[in-house]
Amino acid sequence: MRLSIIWRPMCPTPALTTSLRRSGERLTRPRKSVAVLIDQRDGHFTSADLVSDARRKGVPVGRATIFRTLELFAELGVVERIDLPTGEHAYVVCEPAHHHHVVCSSCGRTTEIDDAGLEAMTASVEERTGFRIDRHRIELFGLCAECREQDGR
Amino acid sequence: MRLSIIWRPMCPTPALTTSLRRSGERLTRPRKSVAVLIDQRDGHFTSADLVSDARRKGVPVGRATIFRTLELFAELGVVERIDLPTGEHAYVVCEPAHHHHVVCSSCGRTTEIDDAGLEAMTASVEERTGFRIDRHRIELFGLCAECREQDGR
DNA sequence: GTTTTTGCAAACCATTTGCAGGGTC
DNA sequence: GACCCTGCAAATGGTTTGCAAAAAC
Repeated sequence: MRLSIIWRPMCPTPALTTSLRRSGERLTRPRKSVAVLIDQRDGHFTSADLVSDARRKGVPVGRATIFRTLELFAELGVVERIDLPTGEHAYVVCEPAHHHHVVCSSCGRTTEIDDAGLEAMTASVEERTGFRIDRHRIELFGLCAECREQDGR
Repeated sequence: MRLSIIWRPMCPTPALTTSLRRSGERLTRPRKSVAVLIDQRDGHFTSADLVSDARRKGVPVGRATIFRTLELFAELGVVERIDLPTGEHAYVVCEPAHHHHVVCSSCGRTTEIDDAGLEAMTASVEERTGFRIDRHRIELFGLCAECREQDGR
Protein backbone atom coordinates (compact mmCIF):
# COMPACT_ATOMS: atom_id res chain seq x y z
CA MET A 1 0.00 0.00 0.00
CA ARG A 2 1.21 3.38 -0.89
CA LEU A 3 0.33 6.56 0.89
CA SER A 4 0.48 9.68 -1.09
CA ILE A 5 0.95 12.70 1.04
CA ILE A 6 -0.79 15.75 -0.16
CA TRP A 7 0.77 18.94 1.05
CA ARG A 8 -1.84 21.47 1.94
CA PRO A 9 -0.74 25.09 2.28
CA MET A 10 -1.53 26.76 5.56
CA CYS A 11 -3.44 29.95 5.28
CA PRO A 12 -0.77 32.53 4.58
CA THR A 13 -0.73 35.99 6.06
CA PRO A 14 -3.10 37.95 3.84
CA ALA A 15 -0.60 40.57 2.68
CA LEU A 16 1.16 38.43 0.11
CA THR A 17 -1.82 36.59 -1.31
CA THR A 18 -4.21 39.51 -1.35
CA SER A 19 -1.65 41.46 -3.30
CA LEU A 20 -1.94 38.79 -5.98
CA ARG A 21 -5.70 38.95 -6.04
CA ARG A 22 -5.78 42.67 -6.13
CA SER A 23 -3.37 42.89 -9.03
CA GLY A 24 -5.28 40.35 -11.07
CA GLU A 25 -2.50 37.75 -10.88
CA ARG A 26 -3.56 34.16 -10.66
CA LEU A 27 -3.70 32.68 -7.22
CA THR A 28 -2.10 29.32 -7.78
CA ARG A 29 -1.13 26.71 -5.27
CA PRO A 30 2.63 27.08 -5.80
CA ARG A 31 2.37 30.81 -5.25
CA LYS A 32 0.44 30.27 -2.05
CA SER A 33 3.12 27.82 -0.98
CA VAL A 34 5.83 30.38 -1.53
CA ALA A 35 3.80 32.89 0.46
CA VAL A 36 3.60 30.41 3.34
CA LEU A 37 7.30 29.68 3.21
CA ILE A 38 8.02 33.38 3.36
CA ASP A 39 5.64 33.87 6.25
CA GLN A 40 7.36 31.12 8.20
CA ARG A 41 10.63 32.97 7.86
CA ASP A 42 11.90 35.53 10.30
CA GLY A 43 14.11 38.27 9.03
CA HIS A 44 15.66 38.35 5.62
CA PHE A 45 15.98 35.29 3.43
CA THR A 46 17.56 34.32 0.17
CA SER A 47 16.03 32.45 -2.72
CA ALA A 48 18.21 29.52 -1.74
CA ASP A 49 16.68 29.63 1.75
CA LEU A 50 13.23 29.16 0.31
CA VAL A 51 14.38 26.41 -2.00
CA SER A 52 15.85 24.42 0.87
CA ASP A 53 12.89 25.17 3.14
CA ALA A 54 10.63 23.77 0.48
CA ARG A 55 12.67 20.65 0.06
CA ARG A 56 13.01 20.07 3.79
CA LYS A 57 9.33 20.54 4.47
CA GLY A 58 8.27 18.55 1.48
CA VAL A 59 6.53 21.46 -0.12
CA PRO A 60 6.12 20.74 -3.81
CA VAL A 61 7.43 23.89 -5.49
CA GLY A 62 10.04 23.99 -8.19
CA ARG A 63 13.13 26.13 -7.97
CA ALA A 64 12.17 28.16 -11.00
CA THR A 65 8.76 28.91 -9.56
CA ILE A 66 10.31 30.23 -6.38
CA PHE A 67 12.44 32.63 -8.37
CA ARG A 68 9.53 33.67 -10.53
CA THR A 69 7.25 34.18 -7.57
CA LEU A 70 9.84 36.24 -5.72
CA GLU A 71 10.21 38.42 -8.77
CA LEU A 72 6.46 38.81 -8.93
CA PHE A 73 6.17 39.72 -5.26
CA ALA A 74 8.96 42.23 -5.71
CA GLU A 75 7.10 43.83 -8.60
CA LEU A 76 4.00 44.07 -6.46
CA GLY A 77 6.09 45.71 -3.77
CA VAL A 78 5.27 43.23 -1.01
CA VAL A 79 8.83 41.99 -0.78
CA GLU A 80 11.96 43.90 -1.53
CA ARG A 81 15.28 42.68 -2.71
CA ILE A 82 18.12 43.99 -0.63
CA ASP A 83 21.87 43.63 -0.90
CA LEU A 84 23.59 42.50 2.25
CA PRO A 85 27.00 43.93 3.14
CA THR A 86 28.46 40.59 2.07
CA GLY A 87 27.16 41.11 -1.43
CA GLU A 88 24.52 38.41 -1.09
CA HIS A 89 21.06 39.10 -2.37
CA ALA A 90 18.26 38.72 0.09
CA TYR A 91 14.60 39.53 0.35
CA VAL A 92 12.50 41.07 3.06
CA VAL A 93 8.76 41.36 3.41
CA CYS A 94 7.61 44.95 3.44
CA GLU A 95 4.77 47.32 3.05
CA PRO A 96 4.40 48.51 -0.50
CA ALA A 97 4.69 52.12 0.60
CA HIS A 98 7.81 52.22 2.73
CA HIS A 99 11.13 51.34 1.32
CA HIS A 100 13.86 51.60 3.84
CA HIS A 101 15.04 48.87 6.10
CA VAL A 102 17.18 48.49 9.11
CA VAL A 103 18.70 45.04 9.06
CA CYS A 104 20.15 43.28 12.08
CA SER A 105 23.53 41.84 11.18
CA SER A 106 23.16 39.19 13.83
CA CYS A 107 19.65 37.77 13.59
CA GLY A 108 18.69 39.15 10.19
CA ARG A 109 15.44 40.65 11.36
CA THR A 110 14.44 43.87 9.72
CA THR A 111 12.50 46.92 10.70
CA GLU A 112 10.97 49.33 8.30
CA ILE A 113 11.58 52.96 8.82
CA ASP A 114 9.76 55.88 7.39
CA ASP A 115 11.28 58.90 5.83
CA ALA A 116 13.61 59.51 8.79
CA GLY A 117 15.00 62.73 7.42
CA LEU A 118 15.55 61.40 3.94
CA GLU A 119 13.63 64.24 2.37
CA ALA A 120 15.91 66.75 3.96
CA MET A 121 18.91 64.78 2.88
CA THR A 122 17.97 64.48 -0.77
CA ALA A 123 16.96 68.11 -0.90
CA SER A 124 20.36 69.06 0.43
CA VAL A 125 22.11 66.81 -2.07
CA GLU A 126 20.08 68.11 -4.97
CA GLU A 127 20.93 71.63 -4.09
CA ARG A 128 24.62 70.99 -3.78
CA THR A 129 25.18 68.66 -6.72
CA GLY A 130 22.68 69.78 -9.33
CA PHE A 131 21.28 66.26 -9.57
CA ARG A 132 17.62 65.59 -9.44
CA ILE A 133 17.25 62.50 -7.30
CA ASP A 134 14.50 60.14 -8.34
CA ARG A 135 15.38 56.89 -6.71
CA HIS A 136 17.55 55.74 -3.92
CA ARG A 137 18.68 52.71 -2.07
CA ILE A 138 19.14 53.07 1.61
CA GLU A 139 19.93 50.14 3.80
CA LEU A 140 21.10 50.41 7.38
CA PHE A 141 22.81 47.54 9.12
CA GLY A 142 23.48 47.07 12.80
CA LEU A 143 22.43 45.15 15.87
CA CYS A 144 18.86 45.14 17.05
CA ALA A 145 18.07 45.74 20.70
CA GLU A 146 17.58 42.05 21.50
CA CYS A 147 20.83 40.92 19.95
CA ARG A 148 22.68 43.71 21.67
CA GLU A 149 21.28 42.56 24.98
CA GLN A 150 22.20 38.94 24.36
CA ASP A 151 25.70 39.90 23.41
CA GLY A 152 25.93 42.12 26.44
CA ARG A 153 26.76 45.22 24.51
CA MET B 1 57.67 40.05 -41.67
CA ARG B 2 55.81 40.08 -38.48
CA LEU B 3 55.37 43.05 -36.23
CA SER B 4 54.72 42.35 -32.63
CA ILE B 5 52.92 45.13 -30.92
CA ILE B 6 53.87 45.73 -27.36
CA TRP B 7 51.17 47.41 -25.38
CA ARG B 8 52.58 50.01 -23.07
CA PRO B 9 50.34 51.31 -20.28
CA MET B 10 49.76 55.04 -20.23
CA CYS B 11 50.57 56.71 -17.00
CA PRO B 12 47.45 56.22 -14.92
CA THR B 13 46.02 58.82 -12.63
CA PRO B 14 48.11 58.54 -9.48
CA ALA B 15 45.28 57.71 -7.09
CA LEU B 16 44.92 54.07 -8.05
CA THR B 17 48.56 53.18 -8.43
CA THR B 18 49.85 55.12 -5.48
CA SER B 19 47.34 53.34 -3.34
CA LEU B 20 49.05 50.12 -4.31
CA ARG B 21 52.48 51.45 -3.47
CA ARG B 22 51.37 52.87 -0.21
CA SER B 23 49.78 49.66 0.93
CA GLY B 24 52.81 47.58 0.05
CA GLU B 25 51.04 45.76 -2.79
CA ARG B 26 53.11 44.93 -5.81
CA LEU B 27 52.91 47.31 -8.70
CA THR B 28 52.64 44.94 -11.61
CA ARG B 29 51.99 45.68 -15.21
CA PRO B 30 48.54 44.05 -15.32
CA ARG B 31 47.48 46.07 -12.30
CA LYS B 32 48.65 49.26 -13.94
CA SER B 33 46.72 48.28 -17.04
CA VAL B 34 43.55 47.86 -15.04
CA ALA B 35 44.17 51.26 -13.46
CA VAL B 36 44.47 52.80 -16.91
CA LEU B 37 41.33 51.12 -18.15
CA ILE B 38 39.46 52.45 -15.16
CA ASP B 39 40.83 55.93 -15.69
CA GLN B 40 39.65 55.90 -19.27
CA ARG B 41 36.14 55.22 -18.10
CA ASP B 42 33.64 57.85 -17.25
CA GLY B 43 31.01 57.07 -14.67
CA HIS B 44 30.34 53.65 -13.29
CA PHE B 45 31.50 50.49 -14.96
CA THR B 46 31.11 46.77 -14.55
CA SER B 47 33.79 44.13 -14.53
CA ALA B 48 32.47 43.01 -17.91
CA ASP B 49 33.04 46.56 -19.20
CA LEU B 50 36.70 46.36 -18.30
CA VAL B 51 37.06 42.91 -19.79
CA SER B 52 35.66 44.06 -23.11
CA ASP B 53 37.63 47.31 -23.01
CA ALA B 54 40.77 45.29 -22.56
CA ARG B 55 39.93 42.99 -25.42
CA ARG B 56 38.97 45.82 -27.75
CA LYS B 57 42.04 47.87 -26.99
CA GLY B 58 44.33 44.91 -27.11
CA VAL B 59 45.40 45.30 -23.52
CA PRO B 60 46.85 42.03 -22.33
CA VAL B 61 45.04 41.37 -19.05
CA GLY B 62 43.24 38.20 -18.15
CA ARG B 63 39.68 38.17 -16.96
CA ALA B 64 40.61 36.70 -13.61
CA THR B 65 43.17 39.42 -13.04
CA ILE B 66 40.60 42.10 -13.69
CA PHE B 67 38.35 40.61 -11.06
CA ARG B 68 41.19 40.21 -8.61
CA THR B 69 42.43 43.73 -9.16
CA LEU B 70 38.99 45.22 -8.74
CA GLU B 71 38.66 43.35 -5.47
CA LEU B 72 42.02 44.68 -4.40
CA PHE B 73 41.14 48.27 -5.29
CA ALA B 74 37.89 47.89 -3.42
CA GLU B 75 39.77 46.70 -0.33
CA LEU B 76 42.03 49.70 -0.60
CA GLY B 77 38.96 51.90 -0.81
CA VAL B 78 39.84 53.57 -4.10
CA VAL B 79 36.93 52.02 -5.92
CA GLU B 80 33.63 51.01 -4.47
CA ARG B 81 31.21 48.39 -5.57
CA ILE B 82 27.70 49.68 -5.94
CA ASP B 83 24.45 48.02 -6.83
CA LEU B 84 22.50 49.66 -9.59
CA PRO B 85 18.72 49.80 -9.43
CA THR B 86 18.69 47.07 -12.06
CA GLY B 87 20.51 44.73 -9.72
CA GLU B 88 23.73 44.86 -11.70
CA HIS B 89 26.97 45.23 -9.86
CA ALA B 90 29.10 48.17 -10.85
CA TYR B 91 32.14 50.00 -9.61
CA VAL B 92 32.96 53.64 -9.17
CA VAL B 93 36.22 55.37 -8.42
CA CYS B 94 36.13 57.17 -5.11
CA GLU B 95 38.08 58.78 -2.35
CA PRO B 96 38.86 56.33 0.43
CA ALA B 97 37.17 58.56 2.99
CA HIS B 98 33.74 59.28 1.57
CA HIS B 99 31.32 56.57 0.82
CA HIS B 100 28.15 57.86 -0.64
CA HIS B 101 27.48 58.38 -4.26
CA VAL B 102 24.96 60.09 -6.41
CA VAL B 103 24.70 58.20 -9.66
CA CYS B 104 23.27 59.63 -12.86
CA SER B 105 20.83 57.14 -14.34
CA SER B 106 21.43 58.53 -17.79
CA CYS B 107 25.18 58.98 -18.22
CA GLY B 108 26.36 56.91 -15.29
CA ARG B 109 28.62 59.59 -13.89
CA THR B 110 28.84 59.78 -10.16
CA THR B 111 29.41 62.46 -7.59
CA GLU B 112 30.57 61.84 -4.09
CA ILE B 113 28.71 63.44 -1.29
CA ASP B 114 29.72 63.94 2.26
CA ASP B 115 27.67 63.18 5.32
CA ALA B 116 24.69 65.19 4.03
CA GLY B 117 22.65 64.71 7.16
CA LEU B 118 23.32 61.03 7.49
CA GLU B 119 24.46 61.38 11.09
CA ALA B 120 21.19 62.98 12.03
CA MET B 121 19.31 60.31 10.17
CA THR B 122 21.02 57.34 11.80
CA ALA B 123 20.72 58.95 15.21
CA SER B 124 17.02 59.34 14.68
CA VAL B 125 16.68 55.76 13.51
CA GLU B 126 18.69 54.39 16.41
CA GLU B 127 16.52 56.23 18.85
CA ARG B 128 13.28 55.06 17.35
CA THR B 129 14.13 51.44 16.57
CA GLY B 130 16.57 50.43 19.29
CA PHE B 131 19.07 49.32 16.69
CA ARG B 132 22.67 50.36 16.83
CA ILE B 133 23.64 51.17 13.26
CA ASP B 134 27.17 50.27 12.31
CA ARG B 135 27.12 50.19 8.58
CA HIS B 136 24.95 51.46 5.82
CA ARG B 137 24.55 51.52 2.12
CA ILE B 138 23.28 54.69 0.63
CA GLU B 139 23.04 55.22 -3.07
CA LEU B 140 21.11 57.98 -4.71
CA PHE B 141 20.09 57.80 -8.35
CA GLY B 142 18.82 60.56 -10.57
CA LEU B 143 19.74 62.84 -13.44
CA CYS B 144 22.77 65.06 -13.30
CA ALA B 145 22.51 68.71 -14.31
CA GLU B 146 23.99 68.13 -17.76
CA CYS B 147 21.71 65.28 -18.67
CA ARG B 148 18.71 67.20 -17.41
CA GLU B 149 19.65 70.08 -19.66
CA GLN B 150 20.11 67.86 -22.68
CA ASP B 151 16.79 66.20 -22.12
CA GLY B 152 15.17 69.57 -21.64
CA ARG B 153 13.87 68.80 -18.19
C1' DG C 1 -11.74 26.51 -23.85
C1' DT C 2 -8.32 29.87 -23.62
C1' DT C 3 -4.58 31.68 -21.36
C1' DT C 4 -1.28 31.48 -17.77
C1' DT C 5 1.66 28.97 -14.83
C1' DT C 6 4.51 25.07 -13.54
C1' DG C 7 8.38 21.92 -13.42
C1' DC C 8 12.17 20.00 -15.27
C1' DA C 9 16.54 20.17 -17.26
C1' DA C 10 19.51 22.61 -19.89
C1' DA C 11 21.47 27.08 -20.70
C1' DC C 12 23.47 31.06 -19.02
C1' DC C 13 26.29 34.45 -16.86
C1' DA C 14 29.24 36.51 -13.63
C1' DT C 15 32.61 35.27 -10.56
C1' DT C 16 36.03 32.09 -8.29
C1' DT C 17 39.66 28.79 -8.06
C1' DG C 18 43.76 25.40 -8.92
C1' DC C 19 47.89 25.34 -10.66
C1' DA C 20 52.10 25.87 -13.43
C1' DG C 21 54.90 29.53 -15.22
C1' DG C 22 56.57 34.26 -15.01
C1' DG C 23 57.33 38.75 -12.75
C1' DT C 24 58.45 41.73 -8.75
C1' DC C 25 60.90 43.02 -4.84
C1' DG D 1 66.10 33.83 -4.65
C1' DA D 2 61.72 33.90 -2.25
C1' DC D 3 57.36 35.03 -2.72
C1' DC D 4 53.62 36.96 -5.09
C1' DC D 5 50.95 37.59 -9.26
C1' DT D 6 49.15 36.11 -13.69
C1' DG D 7 46.72 33.54 -17.09
C1' DC D 8 44.35 29.89 -18.56
C1' DA D 9 40.72 26.84 -18.39
C1' DA D 10 37.74 24.40 -15.61
C1' DA D 11 34.57 24.68 -11.67
C1' DT D 12 31.10 27.08 -9.40
C1' DG D 13 26.76 28.96 -7.89
C1' DG D 14 22.99 31.70 -8.56
C1' DT D 15 19.50 32.79 -11.86
C1' DT D 16 17.03 32.37 -16.36
C1' DT D 17 14.80 30.02 -20.13
C1' DG D 18 12.38 26.64 -23.56
C1' DC D 19 8.93 23.71 -23.73
C1' DA D 20 5.29 20.30 -22.94
C1' DA D 21 2.01 19.13 -19.37
C1' DA D 22 -1.14 20.94 -15.81
C1' DA D 23 -3.87 24.34 -13.54
C1' DA D 24 -6.59 28.60 -13.21
C1' DC D 25 -9.94 31.51 -14.96
